[in-house]
Amino acid sequence: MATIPEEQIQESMNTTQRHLEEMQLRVAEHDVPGGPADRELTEMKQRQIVERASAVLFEKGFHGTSIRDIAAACDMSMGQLYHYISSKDDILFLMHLYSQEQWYRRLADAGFEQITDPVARLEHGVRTSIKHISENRNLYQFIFTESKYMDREHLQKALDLDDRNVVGFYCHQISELPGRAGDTAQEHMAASIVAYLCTFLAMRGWNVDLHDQAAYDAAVETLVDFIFRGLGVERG
Amino acid sequence: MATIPEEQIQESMNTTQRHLEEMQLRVAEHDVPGGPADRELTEMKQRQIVERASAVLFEKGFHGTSIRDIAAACDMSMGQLYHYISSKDDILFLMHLYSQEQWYRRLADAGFEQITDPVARLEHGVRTSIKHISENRNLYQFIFTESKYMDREHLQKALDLDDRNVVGFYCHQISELPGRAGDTAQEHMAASIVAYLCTFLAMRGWNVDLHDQAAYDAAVETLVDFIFRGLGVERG
Amino acid sequence: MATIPEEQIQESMNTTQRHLEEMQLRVAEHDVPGGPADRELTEMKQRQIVERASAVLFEKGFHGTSIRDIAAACDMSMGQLYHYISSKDDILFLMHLYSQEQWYRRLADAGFEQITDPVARLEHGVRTSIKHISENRNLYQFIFTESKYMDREHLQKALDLDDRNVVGFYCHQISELPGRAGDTAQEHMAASIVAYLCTFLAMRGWNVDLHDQAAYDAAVETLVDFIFRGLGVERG
Amino acid sequence: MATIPEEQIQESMNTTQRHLEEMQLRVAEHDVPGGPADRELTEMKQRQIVERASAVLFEKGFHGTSIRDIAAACDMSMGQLYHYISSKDDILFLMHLYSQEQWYRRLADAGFEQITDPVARLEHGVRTSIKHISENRNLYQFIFTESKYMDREHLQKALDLDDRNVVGFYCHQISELPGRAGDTAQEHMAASIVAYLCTFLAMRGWNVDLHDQAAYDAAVETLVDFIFRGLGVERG
DNA sequence: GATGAATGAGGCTTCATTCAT
DNA sequence: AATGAATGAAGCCTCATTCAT
Repeated sequence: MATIPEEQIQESMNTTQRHLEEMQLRVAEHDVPGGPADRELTEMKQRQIVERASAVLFEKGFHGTSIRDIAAACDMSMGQLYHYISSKDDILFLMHLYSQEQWYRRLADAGFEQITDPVARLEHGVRTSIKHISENRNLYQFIFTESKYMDREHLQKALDLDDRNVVGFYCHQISELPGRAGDTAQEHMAASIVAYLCTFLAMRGWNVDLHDQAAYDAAVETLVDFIFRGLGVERG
Repeated sequence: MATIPEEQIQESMNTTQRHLEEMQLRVAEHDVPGGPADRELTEMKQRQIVERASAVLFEKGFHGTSIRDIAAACDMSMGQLYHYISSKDDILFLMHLYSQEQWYRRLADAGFEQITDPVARLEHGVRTSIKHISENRNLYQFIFTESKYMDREHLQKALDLDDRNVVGFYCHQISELPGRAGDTAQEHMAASIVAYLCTFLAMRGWNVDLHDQAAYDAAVETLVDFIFRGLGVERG
Repeated sequence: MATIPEEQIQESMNTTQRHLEEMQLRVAEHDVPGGPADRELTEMKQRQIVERASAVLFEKGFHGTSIRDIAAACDMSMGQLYHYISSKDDILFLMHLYSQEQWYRRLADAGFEQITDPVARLEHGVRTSIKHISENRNLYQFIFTESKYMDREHLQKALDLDDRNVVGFYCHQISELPGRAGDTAQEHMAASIVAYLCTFLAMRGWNVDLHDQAAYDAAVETLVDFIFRGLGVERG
Repeated sequence: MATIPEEQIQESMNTTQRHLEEMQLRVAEHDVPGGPADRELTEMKQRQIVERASAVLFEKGFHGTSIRDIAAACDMSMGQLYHYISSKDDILFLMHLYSQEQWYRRLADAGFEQITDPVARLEHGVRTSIKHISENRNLYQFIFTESKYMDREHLQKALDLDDRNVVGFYCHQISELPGRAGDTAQEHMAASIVAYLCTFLAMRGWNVDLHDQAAYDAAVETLVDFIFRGLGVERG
């Protein structure tokens, strides 16, 4: 049986690392005022905004939350808030970036890159994703439902990021599965389906009680099984 | 090979018919306080509102569309509009009802009830659903992303309807597949996943050009394959 | 001690009778459409409107009650309603007339005209008025608080009626008290004060529980005592 | 003749002072959600609103006056207005507070606390009140007729304030009259009647020409006489 | 005659963003 | 630099009255 050469794993790690950096870069790119010295501060404040505003945003929705609400949740004055964002819309975009960053970090923390078997690695990635997304269902529901209200430019950026990072991630893993013919279009679609299914519990899991550990675990297993059967991949 | 007894088919048809009637009933049930006494007129006008307001709602989103926009799109005065709805929220709910009704009608029109083989019938249902939903992607994107802004009561109703009608439909079909163990929870989750995947092209199919028939057809096939493999069902 | 000559009593009765007739006349005067044959019907319908609309008007206030509400309360179509009134304002005026008519009828029913002693007669009138007004506090609160929204013309009419009928009534009774000097201005003001105090329980009687008969009776006595002491009239 | 001990007078002054402070406190307490942080500014602006909006409110009535009218009368934008009130209803409540504050200030300015004889003090209070209320008849008519449109909570507060401050004031004065038996319920009702009669000229004084000083003075005297006779109190 | 659907101005309120202090 | 008061257009919704059916 074919082993994954060292360099390929390395490349994968690099990929993850690169993605994270890119994203941070983009957060930084997105900043508004001040000289380049402020970049770090801006980034930190933006992260703070996203983290502190989340609760109220999830509860009231983007349109139900006013800038006042957000400023209050962030313990900032409105003026200060506007130093780090240029419009309310920006917050949507920052939430996007944040969610991807969190997801990637979760994968990295879960040590998925140390797994050499591609099937096991994909399974690990999928299971981690499902858990991460369902544990942060509020965030993902928010992003799913509110993204469309970003302005054209930000939306395009967000979709691109999503396609490149998330779908790209699954794509990459799938392409490394043994016995793949290498039909890029097919693989891309498969990856996209997998990404979609990873959000299932978060988006449609009304019936699953997240606090009933057994039911939750079973649901995750059912979903993972479905995905692998759907992909036509035999697990060990 | 097992044949489906005539009565079961008949029952299935009745089920569909019943669902349609129930839904129509529900549209009518959705009365407006102080509104018109004539149910038929109300129903007709509500349908008109949904159909004519769709375009602008899809384009601008629910929050981006004002009541004035909607009234204009419906060729109604704002006053008239409010004879047939009791709040902007109602439109969200009507869109829900409308989408389910349309979906059911599409299935019925596609003659899915005349198919006796349960596997073939499910496949037909799934394929028809995928097509219907991707052809009406705007509607489904709208519903997916805006539902959460319904008030508590309407939202609950909508979710119930969805669970009963849509998930219930797949549940019923899946339970009739040969060799099913009959684990209700599992079947319900499987049905829910299938329902979710049927919306994939509409929600995530940015890459598929709907106007490229070949690519579109291929995407549908890929999706159907994924679903049946995922369910672990062999097709003839 | 001076006895009231028969003719004077007769005159008083006539006065009452005349007042009632005038008021009815005015209600009739106020009608809107139709020939003189409809007068009776109109009057009857107007009375019906006032009586049936009272509950909702008292509950929601004049501005909080829509014509729809009123029509519904009257079991009339809006079109029918507008056959008997010419505007929402009319209802205010009709309520005024109605309240005066009711009050007068109550006095008449209580047989106040059969009392020959002027002090006893006044006391009877005052006590009956206090009771009547506090029993119909909703109506009187309504009139007190909403009258000002009548248009100029109706308001003037209503005030005139009130001054002529209600204040006039007390004026007349007071002028017949023994030992009155006959200062018309003084008497008019005294009458006006008495009329005002008769509404006290209805307007300010928050502390009196109408359902506690003892407390209520005591309050009435206190008020009657205050009035007679205020007038400087010794009761037998 | 009984002299009022020095300390009691002092206490009375303190009482008045305390009432005023409490009321001012209450105006300040009446915060607006999302409104300004600066209490002093809020108080100042609220006072400004009440004072400037009065004219148009008295002329058109509360329901006849739009928020736009009020904003215009206050030389404020609608937005600014809503920084200092949280609803149109608030204005009603503020008018209440304002009227009580003004009334108390008038009493204080008139030096009523320096009078040691309880009868003379009450007379002074009553006469001052009557004058104050009839000079500000528009305000009191407004409050009397529009209060009922306050929401439940504000209405309760307003009634409580009225009972505590205004009726309480007369209650206190009456209880100090010589030869009072000390029946609390009776005294409370007497005080309530006195309070009611003090509004007589404002509410029912259509016949008195405020600009005819002699007629006006005579009316005040008649009223004061009536009140004291009604109370059964001999004046020196 | 009787009905109640239709009108549309106008009601109250909110809020992203700016800018004087 | 930092604040939060101020703007005012635009949001959703109501309703007295009319008039086609």
